[in-house]
Amino acid sequence: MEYNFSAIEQKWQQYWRENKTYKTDIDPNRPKFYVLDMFPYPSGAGLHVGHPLGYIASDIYSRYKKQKGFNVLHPMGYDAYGLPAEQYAIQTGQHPAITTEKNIERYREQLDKIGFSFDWDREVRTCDPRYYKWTQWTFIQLYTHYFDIKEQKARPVSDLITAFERSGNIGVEAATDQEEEFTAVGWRQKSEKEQQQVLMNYRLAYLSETMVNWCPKLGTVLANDEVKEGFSVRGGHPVEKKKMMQWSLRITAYADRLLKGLDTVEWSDSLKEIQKNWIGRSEGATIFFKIKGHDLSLEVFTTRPDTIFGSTFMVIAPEHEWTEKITTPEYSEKVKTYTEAARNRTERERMTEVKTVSGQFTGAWCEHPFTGEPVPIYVADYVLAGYGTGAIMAVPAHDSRDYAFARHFGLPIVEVVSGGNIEEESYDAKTGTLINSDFINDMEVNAAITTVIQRLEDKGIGRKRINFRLRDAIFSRQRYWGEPFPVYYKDGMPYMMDESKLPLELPEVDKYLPTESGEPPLARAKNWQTEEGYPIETNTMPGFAGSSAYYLRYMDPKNDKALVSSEAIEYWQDVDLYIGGAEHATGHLVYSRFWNKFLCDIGVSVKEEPFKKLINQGMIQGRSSFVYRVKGTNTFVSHGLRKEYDTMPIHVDVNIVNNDILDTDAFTKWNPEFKNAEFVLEDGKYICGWEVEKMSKSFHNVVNPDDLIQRYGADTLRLYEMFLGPLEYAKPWDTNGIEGVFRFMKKLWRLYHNPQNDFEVSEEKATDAELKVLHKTIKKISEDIEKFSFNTAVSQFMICVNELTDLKCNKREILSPLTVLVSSFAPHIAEELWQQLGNHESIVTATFPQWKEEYIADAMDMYPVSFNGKTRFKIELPAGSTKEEVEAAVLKADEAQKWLDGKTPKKVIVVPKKIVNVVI
RNA sequence: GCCCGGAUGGUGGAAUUGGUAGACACCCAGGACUUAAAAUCCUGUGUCCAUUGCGGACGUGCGGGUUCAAGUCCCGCUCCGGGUACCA
Repeated sequence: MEYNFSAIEQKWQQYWRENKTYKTDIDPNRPKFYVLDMFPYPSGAGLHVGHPLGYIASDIYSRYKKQKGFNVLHPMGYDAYGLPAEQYAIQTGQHPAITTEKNIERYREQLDKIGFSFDWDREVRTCDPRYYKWTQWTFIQLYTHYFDIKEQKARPVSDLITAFERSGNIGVEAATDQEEEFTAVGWRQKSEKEQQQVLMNYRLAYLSETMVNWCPKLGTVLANDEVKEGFSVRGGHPVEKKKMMQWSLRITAYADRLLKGLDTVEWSDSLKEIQKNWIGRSEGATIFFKIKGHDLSLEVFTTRPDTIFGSTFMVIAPEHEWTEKITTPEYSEKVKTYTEAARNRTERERMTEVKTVSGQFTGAWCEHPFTGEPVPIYVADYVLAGYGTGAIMAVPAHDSRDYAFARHFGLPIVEVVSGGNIEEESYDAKTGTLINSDFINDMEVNAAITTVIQRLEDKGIGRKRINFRLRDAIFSRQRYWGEPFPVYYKDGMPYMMDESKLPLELPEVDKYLPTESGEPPLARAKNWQTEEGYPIETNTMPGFAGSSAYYLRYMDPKNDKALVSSEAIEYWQDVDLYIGGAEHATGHLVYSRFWNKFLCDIGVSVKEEPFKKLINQGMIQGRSSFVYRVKGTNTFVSHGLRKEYDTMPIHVDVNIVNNDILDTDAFTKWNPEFKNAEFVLEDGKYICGWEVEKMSKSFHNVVNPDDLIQRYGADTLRLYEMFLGPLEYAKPWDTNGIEGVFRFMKKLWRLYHNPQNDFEVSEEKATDAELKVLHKTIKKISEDIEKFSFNTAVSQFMICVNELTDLKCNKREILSPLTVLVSSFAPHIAEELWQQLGNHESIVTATFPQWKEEYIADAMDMYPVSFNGKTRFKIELPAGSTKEEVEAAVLKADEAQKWLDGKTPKKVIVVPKKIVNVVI
C-alpha cells in the first residue's frame, strides 16, 4: 500500500508519547489559550463515533492556535463518579473503583488512537482523593461563607457573627431563609445550638429539611435538572416529592449574577436562552392582604400589580403553612380532604392533570388593600408552594389559569385592562389601558405597575420584588460512589472537619446498598466516625460536585497545597474555548458558573465567568438499517420489493451492511434466529431500508471508531467527522461517505511521492497558478478554523489537492506550507510528510503560514450577466474595470444581442466584481 | 401551550453585507487500465422538455410581498428537532 496509515499512525503516536510533545507549562513569553472539552463519564460501552466529534474539533483548534504562537492548555480527564458503575457494583459486588479504572483504561486506549494533543500529565479524575480533596475543601468554604446582597458577593460567616453581635440581624442584607428578626441582645441570649441554627439559614452550603425529588428506584434524592417530566434523567425511574434533611447549596443567592454574566460570554443564543429560562427572573411586587379575623396578612407575589383591582379571589397552595390556621371550622373537613388528596397525587399526576381545575374554599376572607372589599381565599394545587410566596391574588380577567378557576367555581371576573374579550377568554397581554381601577384608570399597563407599587410602598403593604424560578441545589445523595462530606455530627449538629483531615477518603463497605433502616450505604462502613467518636455524614455529593471546578484543577493538577496556585490561575485565567454537549445547559453549566463565581469571591479564581466561548457540538445520530421479514416466515424481502409482501421491518447490524447492501452470509451468522433465513433479492442484491435514529445498541446502529481507524486510519476518521457537516448541527452518521475522505488522503500522499512511492519533491520555483492555489487555501483554512467551520475547511483541502494534482505540482515551496495547514486536521500524516521534507522537529512547532492577497488576486474578473434577473452568459473583463466600462463591454458582447433583441435596456446594474443585470 | 433552532438534488452538505443555487463529497451509470479483483483515472449525474447542433422551462417546505435581483429580507402557514411547563 502506498499510503500506509497504520504504520505512520503508530510511529507518531509513539513519538508523541516518548517526547511528551504535548506537555504544557506556564510560559510568560507567550499568550495563553485554554481549550477545554467536557470530560467524559467513562462508561462500560466505550466510545462510539459520536463521542470524539467535539474532541476532534477542539484538537484542531488547539493545534492551530499553537502554530499561531499561543501557549495552549488542552487537558483531558474523567468524570469518574456516577450511577452506572454503582448500579453495576450493586448487581455484581464489583467495587465501582475497579469498574471505573477498567473503563478509563479502555477510554484512554480509544482516545490515544485518534491522535489527540492532550497533555496527559494534567489528567484529573473526580474519584481520585487527591482531586476530591479540593471538592471537599470547596464545600467547607461554602459552609463558612454567606452571601452579602449589598456587596453581591460571598463573605465569611465570621463577619456575619460580628454583625449579629453588634446589632442583630436587623439591617443585615444577606441571602437567607431566616425570617425571625433579632437584636444583638436577642443573639446573645440564644444558646450555641440556636445560634448555629440561625447561621445555617445564611450559609452557602446548608443543612435543612426540604422538599426533595426522591427517586425510590435509585434510592436517592435528585436535583431539579436531574428530573424531567417526573422521571429521573438517568434510568427514567419515577420521582416523587418527599421532605428530607438535606445539604443544599444556596445557588439562588447568585441568581442575579448568573443571569447578568450571560451577557458577557460568547455562547449560542439558544443556550443562553435555556439558562435564562431556568433562572427565570420575573419582576413584580409582593403584596400583603389582611386576613379577616386574624392578625395575619397573606403575602402574595404578582408580576401584574396593575391588575390589583381585578383581583376577585386569593389562592394558596395546599402546602401553604397557614392553610389550616385560616380555614374556618365549617370548611375544615373539606379543606383537609382536598389538601390530603393533593399531597398524595404524584408529581406525574399533577402534571398530566394540568387541565383539570380543582380547589376548595377555605371559608376565610381577606380585605382588598385599596377597596376594602372582602375577597375569598381558596386553596388549589395550581398554585405551587415552591414558587413566590405560595399564594397568589387571582385576577381571572387577565390570567388564563385564574380564568379557568373562576369559571369553574362561578367567581366574578372583572375586566381591568382593555384590549381583550373577557367573555371568551382571559386577556393576558401586557398591553392596554386600565379601566375599573380607581387611581390608575386610563394609564397604560407599565405606568400602572409603577404607580401601584409606589402606592403599596407608601401604604406599607407591599413592595417591588424580583423573583427567581431557580431553586437552591440539593447537594446530598444517598449513594456510595461519590465524594464523602467532610462533616461530622455532634449533638445532631453538623461540624466541618479540619482542613488537615482532608481528603476524607471514601470508606469500604460490604454492600453498595442502603442499610436495613434505610440509611445511605456509607452507614455500612466500619468506624465511620471521627477520632473523637463523632459520627460522620453518610450522604455523598452529587455528580456535579466533581465537575464544577475541574477546569481550574487542570491548571495545576498536582498541587496538594491549594486547589490551584495563584501563579497558575494568574497565567491561565479562564477557559477560552469550551466544547461540549448542550445537555448540560441546566446542570453542569449552571453549577460550575455558580461554583466559579463563589471561588472568585473568595479569591481562588480570577474571572467572573469560567467559560468565555462555548460551542455545543451537535449530536451524531445513528443511521439504522432494516431488513423486511415476511410475517410469520423466515423469508426476508429486499427493500424495493417489500410492498408486495406483508412484511415487518427488523433492525439489522449496520456493520454487516455496506452501501445499503446486506451481507447475507454475515446476516445468517449474526443471530442464530436467522440461520436458515431465505432472501428475496432485487438485481441479485439484498437492499436494506434505513432510518435516522439515536445511536444506540438496541438499534444495532452503533459504529465504533476503532473499526474505522483499523480500516482507514485515524487521520481519515478525524477528517471525516469534520466533513460530515457543521459542528453544531445534529447529523446522521453514514460510514459510506468516509471513502471520499480516504481517497483524498491517498491523493495528498501522492503529491509528495512518485508512482514508485518514493518521496519526491521538486525544488523548482512555484508558478503563479500554484501559488494562487496555495494562498487561496491558506486564507480559506485560516478563516474557516477561526469560525469553527471545519467541514468547509476539509472541502478546501480537497479542492486544493485536486487542483495541485491537476497542475502536477510537487514543489517544496507549495507542499511545505500545505503540510502545516493540514497538520491540525490530520496530524499523523503531516508529521510523516514533514519529516520526509527534511524537518527534524515535530510539526506542532511549525508556524502557521500567512496568505498574501497579491497571489490570490485575479487579473480578470468573471461577470455573470443576467437579463431581467436570469443569468444568460458570462464575460471576463480586466480587474479594476469601471462600472461604465463593464456596462459598455457587456452591451457590446455578441451574446448580449440575442437577449437584447434590438431593444434598448431600461437600466443596467453593475455590481463591481459581482454581477451585471440588464433590465429590458 | 410558551421559548429557541431548522427545512436546499437519491444522501451529507456549500453559497460574506440580497448578487452565477447545488461547491466539496457519497451513491449511481458509462468508460479506461487489468487475465481478474483491488486501487487509480476519465465522463455524466437537480427535475422536465429538446437532444441534430443548439438550447429552453421549472426549481432552495407551502402561500403572499419588497427588490433590477430573494435560499438569504418582510407577512401568514405547514412539518421536524431542542428546551420548558400550572413559575402568578
